[in-house]
Amino acid sequence: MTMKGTAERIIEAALQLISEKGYTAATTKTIAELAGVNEVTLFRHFGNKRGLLKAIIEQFSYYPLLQQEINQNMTWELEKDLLNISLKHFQFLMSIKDFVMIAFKESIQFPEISEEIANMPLLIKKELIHYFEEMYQQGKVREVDFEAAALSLIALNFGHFMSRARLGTIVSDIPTEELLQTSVAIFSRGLVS
Amino acid sequence: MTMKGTAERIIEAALQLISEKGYTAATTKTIAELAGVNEVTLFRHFGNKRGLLKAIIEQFSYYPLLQQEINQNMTWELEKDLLNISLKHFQFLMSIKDFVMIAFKESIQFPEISEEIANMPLLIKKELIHYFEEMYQQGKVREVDFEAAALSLIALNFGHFMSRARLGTIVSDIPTEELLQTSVAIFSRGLVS
DNA sequence: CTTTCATGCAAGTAATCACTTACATCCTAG
DNA sequence: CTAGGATGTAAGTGATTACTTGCATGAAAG
Repeated sequence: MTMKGTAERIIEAALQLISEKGYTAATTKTIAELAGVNEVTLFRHFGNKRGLLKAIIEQFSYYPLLQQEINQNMTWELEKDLLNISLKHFQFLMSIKDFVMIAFKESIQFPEISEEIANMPLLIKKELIHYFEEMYQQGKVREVDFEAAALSLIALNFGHFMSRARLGTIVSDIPTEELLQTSVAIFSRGLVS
Repeated sequence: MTMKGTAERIIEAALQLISEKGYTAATTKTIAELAGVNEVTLFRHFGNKRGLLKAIIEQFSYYPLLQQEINQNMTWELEKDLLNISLKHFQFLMSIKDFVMIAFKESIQFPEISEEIANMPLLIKKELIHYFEEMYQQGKVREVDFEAAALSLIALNFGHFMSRARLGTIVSDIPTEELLQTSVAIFSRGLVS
C-alpha cells in the first residue's frame, strides 16, 4: 500500500515549505515536487490546497500530549522538576517546530490553527498551576499568583524556543541545555519559600 | 507635498497586510486599496514589490533605540529596574508589532530582515549584562552566568509579547502589567544575593 | 490472468499575480 | 497664469496560480 506513504510525504513537504514560505507562497507545484510526487496526486489525496492544510492541523491535534509526560517523574524538588518540565517543553516545541511556525504565520488567516496552538500553553498552564499549588501546600514555594508564575515559565521556554528556532546562534551560542538550566535555576530560586 | 503622506500610507497598509497575510498573499492591489491609492502609484514610489518591503525594513532600522531608554532611569534597585526594563521592552515590541510579525514570517525568505530583528535582543543583552555585572560589583546580585540571565529575561518578555500579540487573552486574561510584575518579581528574587 | 486502484503524464482551464504604458487630471510653486 | 510633478484611470502584458480532465502505466490482490 503506497498510498499512506505518499500522503505522508506530501504532508511532510507541505509542512516544510509552508513553514518556510507561508501558505500562499508554498505552491502546490513546489510541494508536489519536494514530495517527489505528481501535482495531481496532491489534489487526488486532499481535494484542494486547503484540505492539505486541514490534514496538517488534524495530524497535530492527535499529537502525543506533553501534559501526561509532565505529570510523571515528579520528584517534588522544585528546581529539578521545573528543569525537567522546561527541557521537555522545549524539546516538544522543537519536535513540532514547523507546525508552530505555520501556526504563528497563518493564525490570522486560518483561525482553526489558533485554537489548536493555544491549547498547548493552556494545558501546560493547568498542570503547572496544579503543581505549584501542591508545592505550596508542602510549604516548598512561597505565595505568589500561581497562574502568572505558570505563564512566566511557559513564556520563558517559548521565548528560548523562538530565539533558537528562528535566529539560531546569532543572539547567543550558549548550549541550549546550559541556557535552560541557568534560566530555571533563577526562576525556581525566585519561587522557593 | 503630498508625496510623503502617500508613501507613508502605502507603507502602513503594507505593514498591516503583510503582517497579517504574509508577503506573497498581501498583493500590491490590496495594499494599494487599503492605502486608498492607485496601484500604479505604489510602483512609482517603490519600483517593485520588493522595494516596498525594503522601505519597510529601512524605516525600522532607524527606529528610536530602546537601548538608550534602558540606560536612563537606573535606580540600582534590582526589581525596580528590571520591571522598568521589562515594561519598556514589552511596550517597544508592541509598538513595532507588525514589523516583528513580518520579521518572523519572512526571515527565511528575506535574510536582511533576520539581521535587523536579531539586532534588538543583541543590544538589550549587552545592556543587561553590563547592568548585572555592575550590580554584582555592588554585591546586589549573586554570581550566575550573566549572559544566560540576560537572555532569560529577554526570552521572558518576548514570550509574554508573543502570547499577547498572537493569542490575545485566550491563554490568560491577567492584565499585562500585573503579569509582568509577577514575572519580574520572581526573576529578580532569583537573582538577588 | 485479470481486475482494480494508486499514480504519472500531458494538456488545458480561468483567475490572479506583478508590473507597464499612455494619457488625463489636479495641485502647487514660481 | 502657467509649468511641472504627483496622482488617477484604463488597458494590457506574460507569468503563475489552483485545479481539472483524459489516458497510460504498473503493481498488487483476487
